[in-house]
Amino acid sequence: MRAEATQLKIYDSLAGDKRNFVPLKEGFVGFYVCGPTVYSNVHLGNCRTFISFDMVCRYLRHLGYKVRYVRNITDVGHLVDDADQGEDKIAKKARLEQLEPMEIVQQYSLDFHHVMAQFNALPPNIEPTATGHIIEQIEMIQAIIDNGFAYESNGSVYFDVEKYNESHPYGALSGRKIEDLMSNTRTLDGQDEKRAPLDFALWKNAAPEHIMKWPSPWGVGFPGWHLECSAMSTKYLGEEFDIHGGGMDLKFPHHECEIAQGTASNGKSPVKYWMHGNMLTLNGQKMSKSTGNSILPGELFSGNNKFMEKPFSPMVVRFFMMQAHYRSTLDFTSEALMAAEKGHDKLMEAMKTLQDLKPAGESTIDVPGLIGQFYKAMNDDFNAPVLVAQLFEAVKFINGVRDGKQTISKDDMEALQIAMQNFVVEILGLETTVEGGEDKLAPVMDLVLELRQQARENKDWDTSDKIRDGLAAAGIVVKDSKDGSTWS
RNA sequence: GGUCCUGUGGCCGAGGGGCUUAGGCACUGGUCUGCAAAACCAGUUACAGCGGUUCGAAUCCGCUCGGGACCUCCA
Repeated sequence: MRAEATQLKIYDSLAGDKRNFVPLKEGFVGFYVCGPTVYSNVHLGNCRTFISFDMVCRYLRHLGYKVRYVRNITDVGHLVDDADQGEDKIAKKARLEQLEPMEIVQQYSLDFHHVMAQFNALPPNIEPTATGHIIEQIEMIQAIIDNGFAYESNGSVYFDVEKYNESHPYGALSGRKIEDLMSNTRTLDGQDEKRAPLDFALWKNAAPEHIMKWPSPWGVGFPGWHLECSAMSTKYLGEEFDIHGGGMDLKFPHHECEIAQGTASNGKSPVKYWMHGNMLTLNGQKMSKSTGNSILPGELFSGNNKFMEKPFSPMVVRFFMMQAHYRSTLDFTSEALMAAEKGHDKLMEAMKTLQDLKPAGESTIDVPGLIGQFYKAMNDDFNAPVLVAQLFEAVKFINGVRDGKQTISKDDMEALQIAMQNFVVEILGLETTVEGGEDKLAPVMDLVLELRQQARENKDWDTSDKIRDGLAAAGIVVKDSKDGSTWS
Protein backbone atom coordinates (compact mmCIF):
# COMPACT_ATOMS: atom_id res chain seq x y z
CA MET A 1 0.00 0.00 0.00
CA ARG A 2 1.09 3.55 -0.65
CA ALA A 3 1.35 5.88 2.29
CA GLU A 4 -1.08 8.26 0.56
CA ALA A 5 -3.84 5.63 0.79
CA THR A 6 -4.61 6.64 4.34
CA GLN A 7 -5.50 10.16 3.21
CA LEU A 8 -8.29 9.22 0.81
CA LYS A 9 -11.66 10.81 1.43
CA ILE A 10 -14.81 9.75 -0.39
CA TYR A 11 -18.08 11.65 -0.55
CA ASP A 12 -20.68 9.21 0.72
CA SER A 13 -24.15 10.01 -0.62
CA LEU A 14 -25.83 8.33 2.31
CA ALA A 15 -23.89 10.33 4.92
CA GLY A 16 -24.03 13.42 2.73
CA ASP A 17 -20.43 14.20 3.54
CA LYS A 18 -16.85 13.31 2.77
CA ARG A 19 -15.58 10.46 4.91
CA ASN A 20 -12.16 8.93 5.36
CA PHE A 21 -11.96 5.78 3.35
CA VAL A 22 -11.34 2.71 5.47
CA PRO A 23 -12.00 -0.60 3.73
CA LEU A 24 -13.84 -3.41 5.47
CA LYS A 25 -10.85 -5.66 4.92
CA GLU A 26 -7.44 -4.10 4.95
CA GLY A 27 -5.87 -3.90 1.52
CA PHE A 28 -9.00 -4.98 -0.35
CA VAL A 29 -11.90 -3.06 -1.88
CA GLY A 30 -15.22 -4.51 -2.96
CA PHE A 31 -16.58 -2.22 -5.65
CA TYR A 32 -19.96 -2.54 -7.38
CA VAL A 33 -21.26 -0.32 -10.16
CA CYS A 34 -24.73 -0.52 -11.71
CA GLY A 35 -24.17 -1.36 -15.34
CA PRO A 36 -26.27 -0.73 -18.41
CA THR A 37 -29.54 -2.23 -19.55
CA VAL A 38 -28.60 -3.61 -22.92
CA TYR A 39 -31.66 -2.81 -25.00
CA SER A 40 -30.09 -0.10 -27.18
CA ASN A 41 -26.73 1.49 -27.95
CA VAL A 42 -24.99 2.93 -24.92
CA HIS A 43 -25.20 6.70 -25.03
CA LEU A 44 -22.66 9.26 -23.95
CA GLY A 45 -24.32 9.96 -20.62
CA ASN A 46 -24.04 6.32 -19.63
CA CYS A 47 -20.41 6.38 -20.66
CA ARG A 48 -19.60 9.27 -18.36
CA THR A 49 -20.71 7.32 -15.33
CA PHE A 50 -18.63 4.29 -16.28
CA ILE A 51 -15.61 6.41 -17.14
CA SER A 52 -15.88 8.21 -13.79
CA PHE A 53 -15.88 4.93 -11.91
CA ASP A 54 -13.13 3.58 -14.13
CA MET A 55 -11.02 6.49 -12.87
CA VAL A 56 -12.04 5.69 -9.28
CA CYS A 57 -11.08 2.07 -9.69
CA ARG A 58 -7.76 2.98 -11.31
CA TYR A 59 -6.86 5.29 -8.46
CA LEU A 60 -7.77 2.76 -5.79
CA ARG A 61 -5.52 0.24 -7.51
CA HIS A 62 -2.75 2.79 -7.81
CA LEU A 63 -2.93 3.32 -4.06
CA GLY A 64 -2.26 -0.37 -3.71
CA TYR A 65 -5.70 -1.77 -3.05
CA LYS A 66 -6.68 -5.06 -4.53
CA VAL A 67 -10.01 -4.09 -6.04
CA ARG A 68 -12.71 -6.52 -7.05
CA TYR A 69 -14.71 -4.49 -9.52
CA VAL A 70 -18.16 -5.91 -10.31
CA ARG A 71 -20.42 -4.29 -12.88
CA ASN A 72 -23.58 -6.00 -13.99
CA ILE A 73 -25.34 -6.25 -17.31
CA THR A 74 -29.10 -5.93 -17.01
CA ASP A 75 -30.66 -8.26 -19.51
CA VAL A 76 -34.11 -8.81 -18.09
CA GLY A 77 -36.65 -7.33 -15.75
CA HIS A 78 -36.24 -3.65 -16.49
CA LEU A 79 -39.68 -2.46 -17.46
CA VAL A 80 -40.40 0.35 -19.88
CA ASP A 81 -43.06 2.13 -17.84
CA ASP A 82 -43.88 2.10 -14.19
CA ALA A 83 -41.60 -0.13 -12.18
CA ASP A 84 -44.30 -2.72 -11.76
CA GLN A 85 -46.28 -2.23 -14.91
CA GLY A 86 -45.52 -2.32 -18.57
CA GLU A 87 -43.30 -4.38 -20.75
CA ASP A 88 -39.78 -5.63 -20.24
CA LYS A 89 -37.37 -3.41 -22.20
CA ILE A 90 -35.46 -6.27 -23.74
CA ALA A 91 -38.61 -8.17 -24.63
CA LYS A 92 -40.15 -5.10 -26.23
CA LYS A 93 -37.10 -4.51 -28.38
CA ALA A 94 -37.05 -8.17 -29.34
CA ARG A 95 -40.68 -8.04 -30.40
CA LEU A 96 -40.18 -4.87 -32.44
CA GLU A 97 -37.15 -6.22 -34.26
CA GLN A 98 -38.39 -9.81 -34.39
CA LEU A 99 -35.31 -11.13 -32.69
CA GLU A 100 -34.63 -13.44 -29.81
CA PRO A 101 -34.19 -11.45 -26.59
CA MET A 102 -30.71 -12.88 -26.28
CA GLU A 103 -29.85 -11.55 -29.72
CA ILE A 104 -30.71 -8.08 -28.49
CA VAL A 105 -28.67 -8.60 -25.37
CA GLN A 106 -25.70 -9.88 -27.33
CA GLN A 107 -25.78 -7.10 -29.89
CA TYR A 108 -25.84 -4.27 -27.37
CA SER A 109 -23.47 -5.94 -24.94
CA LEU A 110 -20.91 -6.09 -27.73
CA ASP A 111 -21.55 -2.44 -28.56
CA PHE A 112 -21.13 -1.50 -24.93
CA HIS A 113 -17.84 -3.35 -24.60
CA HIS A 114 -16.54 -1.87 -27.83
CA VAL A 115 -17.33 1.69 -26.75
CA MET A 116 -15.84 1.19 -23.31
CA ALA A 117 -12.65 -0.11 -24.91
CA GLN A 118 -12.50 2.96 -27.14
CA PHE A 119 -12.68 5.10 -24.02
CA ASN A 120 -9.89 2.99 -22.54
CA ALA A 121 -12.07 1.92 -19.62
CA LEU A 122 -10.77 -1.21 -17.94
CA PRO A 123 -13.15 -4.15 -17.93
CA PRO A 124 -14.56 -5.10 -14.54
CA ASN A 125 -13.29 -8.23 -12.81
CA ILE A 126 -16.75 -9.75 -12.90
CA GLU A 127 -19.55 -8.73 -15.23
CA PRO A 128 -22.55 -10.78 -14.16
CA THR A 129 -25.89 -10.84 -15.93
CA ALA A 130 -29.32 -10.86 -14.35
CA THR A 131 -30.47 -13.89 -16.34
CA GLY A 132 -27.43 -15.81 -15.14
CA HIS A 133 -28.45 -15.30 -11.51
CA ILE A 134 -32.12 -16.23 -11.38
CA ILE A 135 -31.50 -18.81 -8.67
CA GLU A 136 -29.65 -16.35 -6.46
CA GLN A 137 -32.47 -13.87 -6.90
CA ILE A 138 -35.11 -16.43 -6.00
CA GLU A 139 -33.14 -17.33 -2.88
CA MET A 140 -32.95 -13.72 -1.83
CA ILE A 141 -36.68 -13.22 -2.38
CA GLN A 142 -37.36 -16.24 -0.21
CA ALA A 143 -35.17 -14.83 2.54
CA ILE A 144 -37.03 -11.52 2.42
CA ILE A 145 -40.35 -13.34 2.61
CA ASP A 146 -39.10 -15.48 5.49
CA ASN A 147 -38.09 -12.34 7.35
CA GLY A 148 -41.57 -10.92 6.89
CA PHE A 149 -40.75 -8.06 4.54
CA ALA A 150 -42.40 -9.35 1.37
CA TYR A 151 -45.66 -11.00 0.39
CA GLU A 152 -46.91 -13.08 -2.48
CA SER A 153 -49.85 -11.95 -4.53
CA ASN A 154 -51.23 -13.69 -7.58
CA GLY A 155 -47.91 -15.31 -8.48
CA SER A 156 -45.94 -12.12 -7.93
CA VAL A 157 -43.91 -11.10 -4.89
CA TYR A 158 -43.78 -7.54 -3.58
CA PHE A 159 -41.58 -5.83 -1.06
CA ASP A 160 -43.65 -4.50 1.85
CA VAL A 161 -42.26 -0.98 2.17
CA GLU A 162 -44.44 0.13 5.06
CA LYS A 163 -43.60 -2.93 7.10
CA TYR A 164 -39.92 -2.41 6.43
CA ASN A 165 -40.15 1.25 7.35
CA GLU A 166 -41.40 0.37 10.82
CA SER A 167 -37.95 -0.90 11.72
CA HIS A 168 -35.65 0.70 9.12
CA PRO A 169 -35.79 4.11 7.48
CA TYR A 170 -36.88 3.81 3.87
CA GLY A 171 -35.73 6.84 1.87
CA ALA A 172 -32.61 7.70 3.84
CA LEU A 173 -30.36 7.68 0.79
CA SER A 174 -32.51 9.98 -1.30
CA GLY A 175 -33.62 12.10 1.63
CA ARG A 176 -37.24 11.17 1.40
CA LYS A 177 -39.85 10.55 4.04
CA ILE A 178 -42.25 7.72 3.54
CA GLU A 179 -45.25 9.97 4.28
CA ASP A 180 -44.23 12.33 1.49
CA LEU A 181 -43.71 9.45 -0.87
CA MET A 182 -47.13 8.05 -0.13
CA SER A 183 -48.88 11.36 -0.59
CA ASN A 184 -47.10 11.90 -3.89
CA THR A 185 -47.62 8.48 -5.38
CA ARG A 186 -49.84 8.39 -8.37
CA THR A 187 -52.49 5.76 -8.52
CA LEU A 188 -51.92 3.63 -11.56
CA ASP A 189 -54.11 1.05 -13.16
CA GLY A 190 -53.38 -2.61 -12.77
CA GLN A 191 -51.72 -2.32 -9.38
CA ASP A 192 -54.31 -4.33 -7.51
CA GLU A 193 -51.75 -7.05 -6.83
CA LYS A 194 -49.95 -4.66 -4.49
CA ARG A 195 -51.08 -3.83 -1.00
CA ALA A 196 -49.66 -0.33 -1.20
CA PRO A 197 -48.49 1.83 -4.10
CA LEU A 198 -44.96 2.16 -2.71
CA ASP A 199 -44.38 -1.57 -2.69
CA PHE A 200 -42.05 -2.71 -5.46
CA ALA A 201 -41.85 -6.01 -7.30
CA LEU A 202 -39.30 -8.64 -6.38
CA TRP A 203 -40.86 -11.19 -8.72
CA LYS A 204 -43.44 -10.71 -11.43
CA ASN A 205 -45.73 -13.38 -12.74
CA ALA A 206 -45.47 -13.83 -16.50
CA ALA A 207 -48.33 -14.00 -18.93
CA PRO A 208 -48.28 -17.04 -21.23
CA GLU A 209 -47.07 -15.01 -24.21
CA HIS A 210 -44.18 -13.57 -22.22
CA ILE A 211 -40.87 -14.75 -23.69
CA MET A 212 -38.38 -14.39 -20.86
CA LYS A 213 -39.60 -16.35 -17.85
CA TRP A 214 -38.42 -18.86 -15.30
CA PRO A 215 -40.07 -21.24 -12.83
CA SER A 216 -40.09 -20.19 -9.21
CA PRO A 217 -41.80 -21.16 -5.92
CA TRP A 218 -44.48 -18.60 -6.81
CA GLY A 219 -45.05 -19.72 -10.38
CA VAL A 220 -43.55 -18.86 -13.75
CA GLY A 221 -42.26 -15.32 -13.93
CA PHE A 222 -39.25 -13.02 -13.95
CA PRO A 223 -37.31 -11.00 -11.37
CA GLY A 224 -37.87 -7.34 -10.57
CA TRP A 225 -35.23 -4.92 -11.73
CA HIS A 226 -33.95 -3.78 -8.34
CA LEU A 227 -33.23 -7.28 -7.16
CA GLU A 228 -30.44 -8.32 -9.49
CA CYS A 229 -27.92 -5.85 -8.09
CA SER A 230 -28.63 -6.98 -4.56
CA ALA A 231 -28.32 -10.65 -5.44
CA MET A 232 -25.17 -10.31 -7.49
CA SER A 233 -23.34 -7.88 -5.23
CA THR A 234 -24.06 -10.18 -2.30
CA LYS A 235 -22.81 -13.21 -4.20
CA TYR A 236 -19.54 -11.69 -5.38
CA LEU A 237 -18.77 -9.07 -2.72
CA GLY A 238 -20.61 -10.27 0.35
CA GLU A 239 -23.50 -9.02 2.44
CA GLU A 240 -21.50 -5.92 3.22
CA PHE A 241 -19.06 -4.34 0.79
CA ASP A 242 -17.09 -1.13 0.44
CA ILE A 243 -18.22 1.02 -2.47
CA HIS A 244 -21.33 1.08 -4.59
CA GLY A 245 -21.41 3.44 -7.57
CA GLY A 246 -24.00 4.50 -10.09
CA GLY A 247 -25.64 7.47 -11.74
CA MET A 248 -27.53 10.04 -9.68
CA ASP A 249 -30.76 9.07 -11.35
CA LEU A 250 -30.53 5.62 -9.78
CA LYS A 251 -30.53 6.95 -6.24
CA PHE A 252 -34.26 6.68 -6.10
CA PRO A 253 -35.80 4.25 -6.28
CA HIS A 254 -33.18 1.75 -7.44
CA HIS A 255 -30.50 2.18 -4.78
CA GLU A 256 -33.04 2.84 -2.07
CA CYS A 257 -34.53 -0.53 -2.93
CA GLU A 258 -31.12 -2.17 -2.86
CA ILE A 259 -30.57 -0.98 0.69
CA ALA A 260 -34.02 -2.24 1.67
CA GLN A 261 -33.52 -5.62 0.01
CA GLY A 262 -30.12 -6.16 1.53
CA THR A 263 -31.26 -5.15 4.97
CA ALA A 264 -34.47 -7.16 4.75
CA SER A 265 -32.70 -10.33 3.62
CA ASN A 266 -29.73 -10.41 5.98
CA GLY A 267 -30.15 -7.59 8.48
CA LYS A 268 -27.24 -5.51 7.26
CA SER A 269 -27.15 -2.36 5.21
CA PRO A 270 -25.08 -3.62 2.28
CA VAL A 271 -22.88 -0.66 1.36
CA LYS A 272 -20.27 1.29 3.29
CA TYR A 273 -19.77 4.14 0.81
CA TRP A 274 -22.36 5.17 -1.77
CA MET A 275 -21.00 7.13 -4.72
CA HIS A 276 -23.14 8.85 -7.33
CA GLY A 277 -21.94 10.38 -10.57
CA ASN A 278 -23.73 13.35 -12.02
CA MET A 279 -25.52 13.76 -15.32
CA LEU A 280 -24.26 14.96 -18.64
CA THR A 281 -25.98 17.73 -20.53
CA LEU A 282 -25.83 18.47 -24.24
CA ASN A 283 -26.00 22.17 -25.06
CA GLY A 284 -27.43 22.83 -21.63
CA GLN A 285 -30.17 20.21 -21.77
CA LYS A 286 -30.24 16.85 -20.10
CA MET A 287 -29.10 14.09 -22.37
CA SER A 288 -32.01 11.80 -22.80
CA LYS A 289 -32.93 9.20 -25.33
CA SER A 290 -36.60 10.04 -25.16
CA THR A 291 -36.22 13.73 -26.09
CA GLY A 292 -33.73 13.21 -28.91
CA ASN A 293 -31.21 15.42 -27.11
CA SER A 294 -28.69 12.64 -27.15
CA ILE A 295 -25.53 11.66 -28.93
CA LEU A 296 -23.91 8.27 -29.33
CA PRO A 297 -20.17 7.91 -28.72
CA GLY A 298 -19.63 6.69 -32.27
CA GLU A 299 -21.35 9.76 -33.65
CA LEU A 300 -19.08 11.95 -31.58
CA PHE A 301 -15.93 10.16 -32.76
CA SER A 302 -16.95 10.22 -36.43
CA GLY A 303 -18.32 13.75 -36.43
CA ASN A 304 -21.52 12.36 -37.88
CA ASN A 305 -23.91 14.29 -35.65
CA LYS A 306 -25.79 17.55 -35.64
CA PHE A 307 -24.37 18.91 -32.38
CA MET A 308 -20.61 19.20 -32.95
CA GLU A 309 -18.61 21.10 -35.53
CA LYS A 310 -15.97 18.39 -35.87
CA PRO A 311 -15.14 14.86 -34.73
CA PHE A 312 -13.45 14.30 -31.38
CA SER A 313 -11.28 11.36 -30.44
CA PRO A 314 -12.21 9.13 -27.48
CA MET A 315 -9.18 10.33 -25.54
CA VAL A 316 -10.13 13.99 -25.99
CA VAL A 317 -13.62 13.21 -24.76
CA ARG A 318 -12.23 11.33 -21.79
CA PHE A 319 -9.86 14.20 -20.99
CA PHE A 320 -12.80 16.60 -21.22
CA MET A 321 -14.74 14.52 -18.71
CA MET A 322 -11.75 14.45 -16.37
CA GLN A 323 -11.69 18.25 -16.35
CA ALA A 324 -14.98 18.23 -14.45
CA HIS A 325 -15.63 16.63 -11.08
CA TYR A 326 -17.68 13.44 -11.23
CA ARG A 327 -20.34 14.88 -8.91
CA SER A 328 -20.89 17.97 -11.06
CA THR A 329 -23.02 18.14 -14.15
CA LEU A 330 -20.99 18.55 -17.30
CA ASP A 331 -22.18 20.31 -20.42
CA PHE A 332 -21.12 19.02 -23.83
CA THR A 333 -20.73 21.75 -26.41
CA SER A 334 -18.65 21.97 -29.53
CA GLU A 335 -16.73 24.95 -28.17
CA ALA A 336 -15.89 23.22 -24.89
CA LEU A 337 -14.71 20.07 -26.68
CA MET A 338 -12.44 22.07 -28.95
CA ALA A 339 -10.86 23.77 -25.95
CA ALA A 340 -10.37 20.38 -24.32
CA GLU A 341 -8.75 19.03 -27.46
CA LYS A 342 -6.07 21.72 -27.36
CA GLY A 343 -5.45 21.15 -23.69
CA HIS A 344 -5.26 17.41 -24.23
CA ASP A 345 -2.73 17.80 -27.03
CA LYS A 346 -0.62 20.14 -24.94
CA LEU A 347 -0.52 17.69 -22.06
CA MET A 348 0.37 14.77 -24.30
CA GLU A 349 3.08 16.75 -26.02
CA ALA A 350 4.63 17.48 -22.65
CA MET A 351 4.52 13.76 -21.84
CA LYS A 352 6.77 13.16 -24.83
CA THR A 353 9.00 16.11 -24.02
CA LEU A 354 9.50 14.77 -20.51
CA GLN A 355 11.10 11.60 -21.88
CA ASP A 356 13.85 13.58 -23.64
CA LEU A 357 14.62 16.10 -20.92
CA LYS A 358 18.25 16.69 -19.97
CA PRO A 359 18.69 16.80 -16.21
CA ALA A 360 21.25 19.19 -14.72
CA GLY A 361 22.00 20.53 -11.28
CA GLU A 362 19.24 21.41 -8.86
CA SER A 363 15.58 21.60 -9.74
CA THR A 364 14.15 25.09 -9.92
CA ILE A 365 10.80 23.99 -8.49
CA ASP A 366 9.79 21.64 -5.70
CA VAL A 367 9.11 18.51 -7.72
CA PRO A 368 8.24 16.18 -4.81
CA GLY A 369 5.90 18.89 -3.55
CA LEU A 370 4.17 19.07 -6.92
CA ILE A 371 3.74 15.31 -7.01
CA GLY A 372 2.28 15.56 -3.52
CA GLN A 373 -0.31 17.94 -4.95
CA PHE A 374 -1.33 15.23 -7.43
CA TYR A 375 -2.16 12.90 -4.55
CA LYS A 376 -3.80 15.65 -2.54
CA ALA A 377 -6.18 16.36 -5.42
CA MET A 378 -7.16 12.74 -5.97
CA ASN A 379 -7.44 11.99 -2.27
CA ASP A 380 -10.04 14.74 -2.00
CA ASP A 381 -12.91 12.66 -3.33
CA PHE A 382 -11.19 11.90 -6.65
CA ASN A 383 -10.90 15.54 -7.66
CA ALA A 384 -9.62 14.91 -11.18
CA PRO A 385 -10.08 18.52 -12.38
CA VAL A 386 -7.75 19.78 -9.66
CA LEU A 387 -5.32 17.03 -10.58
CA VAL A 388 -5.44 18.20 -14.19
CA ALA A 389 -4.70 21.75 -13.06
CA GLN A 390 -1.65 20.45 -11.18
CA LEU A 391 -0.57 18.41 -14.19
CA PHE A 392 -0.50 21.61 -16.20
CA GLU A 393 1.79 23.12 -13.60
CA ALA A 394 4.09 20.23 -14.42
CA VAL A 395 3.65 20.89 -18.14
CA LYS A 396 4.74 24.47 -17.66
CA PHE A 397 7.82 23.33 -15.80
CA ILE A 398 8.67 20.59 -18.32
CA ASN A 399 8.52 23.05 -21.19
CA GLY A 400 10.61 25.50 -19.20
CA VAL A 401 13.35 22.90 -18.71
CA ARG A 402 13.26 22.01 -22.37
CA ASP A 403 13.76 25.69 -23.27
CA GLY A 404 16.64 26.02 -20.83
CA LYS A 405 14.79 28.46 -18.61
CA GLN A 406 14.42 25.98 -15.77
CA THR A 407 16.48 23.03 -14.59
CA ILE A 408 15.64 19.62 -13.14
CA SER A 409 17.82 17.22 -11.18
CA LYS A 410 18.22 13.64 -12.29
CA ASP A 411 16.32 12.25 -9.31
CA ASP A 412 13.48 14.69 -9.75
CA MET A 413 13.25 13.99 -13.45
CA GLU A 414 12.93 10.26 -12.88
CA ALA A 415 10.35 10.84 -10.16
CA LEU A 416 8.37 13.17 -12.39
CA GLN A 417 8.49 10.73 -15.29
CA ILE A 418 7.05 8.02 -13.09
CA ALA A 419 4.45 10.30 -11.54
CA MET A 420 3.24 11.69 -14.85
CA GLN A 421 2.97 8.19 -16.27
CA ASN A 422 1.03 7.11 -13.21
CA PHE A 423 -1.43 9.98 -13.12
CA VAL A 424 -1.95 10.71 -16.80
CA VAL A 425 -1.86 7.20 -18.19
CA GLU A 426 -2.64 4.80 -15.35
CA ILE A 427 -5.12 6.87 -13.36
CA LEU A 428 -6.79 9.28 -15.76
CA GLY A 429 -6.60 6.53 -18.37
CA LEU A 430 -5.31 8.73 -21.18
CA GLU A 431 -3.36 6.74 -23.72
CA THR A 432 -0.26 8.42 -25.06
CA THR A 433 0.17 6.22 -28.10
CA VAL A 434 -2.82 5.83 -30.30
CA GLU A 435 -1.43 5.92 -33.84
CA GLY A 436 -0.82 2.67 -35.59
CA GLY A 437 1.32 2.21 -38.68
CA GLU A 438 3.81 4.80 -37.57
CA ASP A 439 6.64 2.36 -38.12
CA LYS A 440 6.83 2.89 -41.84
CA LEU A 441 5.87 6.54 -41.70
CA ALA A 442 8.65 7.59 -39.36
CA PRO A 443 11.62 6.98 -41.72
CA VAL A 444 9.65 8.55 -44.57
CA MET A 445 9.05 11.64 -42.47
CA ASP A 446 12.70 11.79 -41.52
CA LEU A 447 13.56 11.90 -45.19
CA VAL A 448 10.93 14.51 -46.03
CA LEU A 449 12.02 16.77 -43.21
CA GLU A 450 15.65 16.38 -44.19
CA LEU A 451 14.83 17.53 -47.72
CA ARG A 452 12.86 20.43 -46.36
CA GLN A 453 15.73 21.39 -44.09
CA GLN A 454 18.05 21.51 -47.09
CA ALA A 455 15.61 23.77 -48.88
CA ARG A 456 15.44 26.03 -45.86
CA GLU A 457 19.21 26.26 -45.64
CA ASN A 458 19.21 27.32 -49.31
CA LYS A 459 16.49 29.85 -48.45
CA ASP A 460 14.26 28.05 -50.94
CA TRP A 461 11.12 29.07 -49.08
CA ASP A 462 8.80 28.04 -51.89
CA THR A 463 9.88 24.42 -51.58
CA SER A 464 9.98 24.34 -47.78
CA ASP A 465 6.53 25.90 -47.50
CA LYS A 466 5.16 23.59 -50.15
CA ILE A 467 6.32 20.61 -48.12
CA ARG A 468 4.88 22.05 -44.93
CA ASP A 469 1.55 22.92 -46.52
CA GLY A 470 1.30 19.59 -48.24
CA LEU A 471 1.92 17.73 -44.99
CA ALA A 472 -0.61 19.95 -43.24
CA ALA A 473 -3.19 18.97 -45.84
CA ALA A 474 -2.45 15.35 -44.97
CA GLY A 475 -2.98 16.10 -41.29
CA ILE A 476 0.66 16.25 -40.29
CA VAL A 477 1.84 19.36 -38.48
CA VAL A 478 5.46 20.39 -38.78
CA LYS A 479 7.03 22.35 -35.97
CA ASP A 480 10.35 24.12 -36.36
CA SER A 481 12.70 24.83 -33.53
CA LYS A 482 16.35 25.64 -33.14
CA ASP A 483 17.28 22.00 -32.90
CA GLY A 484 15.44 20.99 -36.04
CA SER A 485 11.92 20.13 -37.08
CA THR A 486 9.47 17.70 -35.56
CA TRP A 487 6.12 16.46 -36.78
CA SER A 488 2.95 15.12 -35.28
C1' G B 1 -47.15 20.39 -6.15
C1' G B 2 -43.16 17.76 -2.83
C1' U B 3 -37.75 16.79 -1.88
C1' C B 4 -32.93 18.30 -3.24
C1' C B 5 -28.86 20.47 -6.06
C1' U B 6 -27.05 24.68 -8.60
C1' G B 7 -25.89 30.05 -10.82
C1' U B 8 -17.98 31.82 -10.90
C1' G B 9 -14.40 36.22 -15.81
C1' G B 10 -15.64 35.65 -23.64
C1' C B 11 -16.27 29.82 -23.07
C1' C B 12 -15.47 25.23 -19.99
C1' G B 13 -14.63 24.41 -15.20
C1' A B 14 -12.19 24.00 -9.63
C1' G B 15 -12.36 26.33 -4.90
C1' G B 16 -15.53 27.71 -0.92
C1' G B 17 -15.80 33.37 5.58
C1' G B 18 -9.90 37.06 5.50
C1' C B 19 -2.78 34.65 0.63
C1' U B 20 -5.81 30.17 -4.95
C1' U B 21 -4.96 36.72 -9.24
C1' A B 22 -6.96 27.39 -9.42
C1' G B 23 -6.35 25.21 -14.33
C1' G B 24 -7.63 24.70 -19.63
C1' C B 25 -9.38 27.39 -23.98
C1' A B 26 -9.91 32.30 -26.13
C1' C B 27 -8.04 37.38 -26.38
C1' U B 28 -3.95 41.40 -26.13
C1' G B 29 1.33 42.65 -25.96
C1' G B 30 6.27 40.65 -26.12
C1' U B 31 10.35 36.72 -27.09
C1' C B 32 11.67 33.16 -30.83
C1' U B 33 11.03 32.40 -36.36
C1' G B 34 12.51 33.61 -43.40
C1' C B 35 7.14 33.47 -42.62
C1' A B 36 3.95 30.39 -39.82
C1' A B 37 2.85 26.86 -36.16
C1' A B 38 4.48 25.36 -31.48
C1' A B 39 7.02 27.00 -26.88
C1' C B 40 7.90 30.69 -23.45
C1' C B 41 7.02 35.54 -20.67
C1' A B 42 3.53 39.35 -19.31
C1' G B 43 -1.48 41.22 -19.10
C1' U B 44 -7.08 41.84 -19.21
C1' U B 45 -12.08 40.14 -17.77
C1' A B 46 -15.41 36.97 -11.78
C1' C B 47 -18.00 35.10 -8.12
C1' A B 48 -26.86 36.05 -10.67
C1' G B 49 -29.72 40.20 -7.87
C1' C B 50 -31.33 42.21 -3.13
C1' G B 51 -31.05 42.11 2.10
C1' G B 52 -28.84 39.98 6.64
C1' U B 53 -24.95 37.66 10.11
C1' U B 54 -19.67 39.08 10.83
C1' C B 55 -14.20 43.17 12.25
C1' G B 56 -14.46 40.82 7.21
C1' A B 57 -18.47 36.94 2.41
C1' A B 58 -17.88 34.87 -4.00
C1' U B 59 -17.75 31.45 0.34
C1' C B 60 -22.87 31.33 5.92
C1' C B 61 -28.47 32.73 6.31
C1' G B 62 -33.14 34.67 3.95
C1' C B 63 -35.77 36.28 -0.25
C1' U B 64 -36.08 37.12 -5.72
C1' C B 65 -34.80 35.59 -10.56
C1' G B 66 -32.55 31.75 -13.72
C1' G B 67 -30.85 26.45 -14.58
C1' G B 68 -31.14 21.29 -13.24
C1' A B 69 -32.23 16.43 -10.73
C1' C B 70 -35.56 13.02 -8.43
C1' C B 71 -40.73 12.01 -7.19
C1' U B 72 -42.65 7.27 -13.80
C1' C B 73 -38.11 4.34 -17.76
C1' C B 74 -33.00 6.51 -18.05
C1' A B 75 -25.99 6.43 -15.90
